[in-house]
Amino acid sequence: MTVGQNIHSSPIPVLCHSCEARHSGVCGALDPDQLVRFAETTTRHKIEPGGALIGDAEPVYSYSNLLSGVVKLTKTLSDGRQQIVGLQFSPDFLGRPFKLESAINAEAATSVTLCSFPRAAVERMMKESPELEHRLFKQTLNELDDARELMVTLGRKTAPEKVASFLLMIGRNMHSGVDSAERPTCFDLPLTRAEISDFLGLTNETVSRQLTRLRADGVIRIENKRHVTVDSMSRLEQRCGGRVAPL
Amino acid sequence: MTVGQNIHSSPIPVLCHSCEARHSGVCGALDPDQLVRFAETTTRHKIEPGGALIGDAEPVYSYSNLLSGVVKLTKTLSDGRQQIVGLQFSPDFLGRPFKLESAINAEAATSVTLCSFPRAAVERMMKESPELEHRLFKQTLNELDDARELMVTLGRKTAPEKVASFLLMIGRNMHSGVDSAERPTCFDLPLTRAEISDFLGLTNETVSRQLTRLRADGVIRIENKRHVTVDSMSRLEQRCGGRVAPL
DNA sequence: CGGCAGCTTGAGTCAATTCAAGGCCTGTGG
DNA sequence: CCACAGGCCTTGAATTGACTCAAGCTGCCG
Repeated sequence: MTVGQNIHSSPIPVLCHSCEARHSGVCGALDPDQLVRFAETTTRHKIEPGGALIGDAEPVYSYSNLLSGVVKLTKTLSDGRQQIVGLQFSPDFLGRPFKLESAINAEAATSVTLCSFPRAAVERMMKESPELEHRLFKQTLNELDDARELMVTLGRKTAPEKVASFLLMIGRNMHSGVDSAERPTCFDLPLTRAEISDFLGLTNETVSRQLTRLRADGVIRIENKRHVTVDSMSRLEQRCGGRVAPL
Repeated sequence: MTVGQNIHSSPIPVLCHSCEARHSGVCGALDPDQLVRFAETTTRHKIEPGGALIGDAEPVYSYSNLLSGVVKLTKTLSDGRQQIVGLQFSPDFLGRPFKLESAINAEAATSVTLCSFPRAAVERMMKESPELEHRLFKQTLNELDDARELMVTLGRKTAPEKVASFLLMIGRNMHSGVDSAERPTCFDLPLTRAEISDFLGLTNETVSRQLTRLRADGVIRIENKRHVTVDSMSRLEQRCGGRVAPL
């Protein structure tokens, strides 16, 4: 999976031209000149489901933009119990700045494409461009919000509510058009039942039973185990446990 | 503890001189001149346990340095179920930058002292000093690490493991001297049993039972319901569920 | 074709909850 | 000074939601 023809003269690197993350991801923080220098160090990768992104011996993956696919971040206890502590979608930035040891593992949940860069290049660029650091900061704040939302789900919701909340979250992240609360939404689950259970702190059997129940109740339809259609998102929302009431 | 000795042309504000957060907190990012301007807008507050920090109608609390005490961050479902999604200790910075609506409530768990500043002052200072934003970024990354650690606890640990993990975390955050794994550590619990249960996703009865069990097993001693002594931290650690295995 | 991984479903079990009662402090008012 | 009320905490007994164990289904791949 090599790409990197080094392009020194053109205003904007060819690869970046058509890049999904050119404007929306962290690269949007860079001006053309910075982008050119930065792009010299980047490489594209494709990773199949189950492939490790970090935790293995490949330091080039240290930092990446996620261009497509879903990445799961996991933590594991020594007896094998596992918890998914985050899911990342494009155009998220992958990697933990300012720390060599990541205490989490990152793994491709679906087939994934990355634009990767060496740690040093990112950290140099971050010193140079406060705007880049600013974007990373904002993403981190969003991840923290997501993490805390998931904590409520893990600590205080019932199994039916957990599964409904998961579907709602996935539906919102994988939507490919307008999302009206009343228009049908459909998507492919990026995770297996076992992975969903690691996300929600349940067992795969319980996840399966709850999905069956939602299907029986007419809240969702499922084809081929993975493809889900939600006719009414608001009906699904009702099953997520009462919304948080600020104040 | 001399206050008047090293007076520069831009004297450091008197209040900041003896401030616990002068160097360790976010204020450490500011040079004396910046600090002087910044300090003009700050006010100190003392808040008793149970007092709300945000979520109420007092915008002056929007951002603060936590100088002493413990603050709990909570989320609540509409039927009253509550989850503590974070605990903050001095010299943490309180507040969610770049967002007017915080989806979480912050409340004093113990008696708390704050150094507060208006939102606008912080955001102005942040534009001016990338170092300030950098420190906030780093704290946020640490909070994210903590949040993900807690997710494992919430999703995958048993009640005994949860309570042991909580004690370990508190012990490490409230330690007031050297912490050897084998030397006795003691501290006051900053939370009631009910609050601990909201932190761990349990009921107060279960928390109480597990504390009783740890006491009966000689892992901890408890005086006055709140004061805990851990003779051997490593023994407590053994009850936290296997440590995460990176890779 | 067999083997395997992922998924579903059922039956029985158990950890944590709910419900209930009582003890221990602390502050308050007679 | 004591009596009393209200938090907070502990403990017991009964209940239950999710888990474990087990069996069978499906689709895919060699």
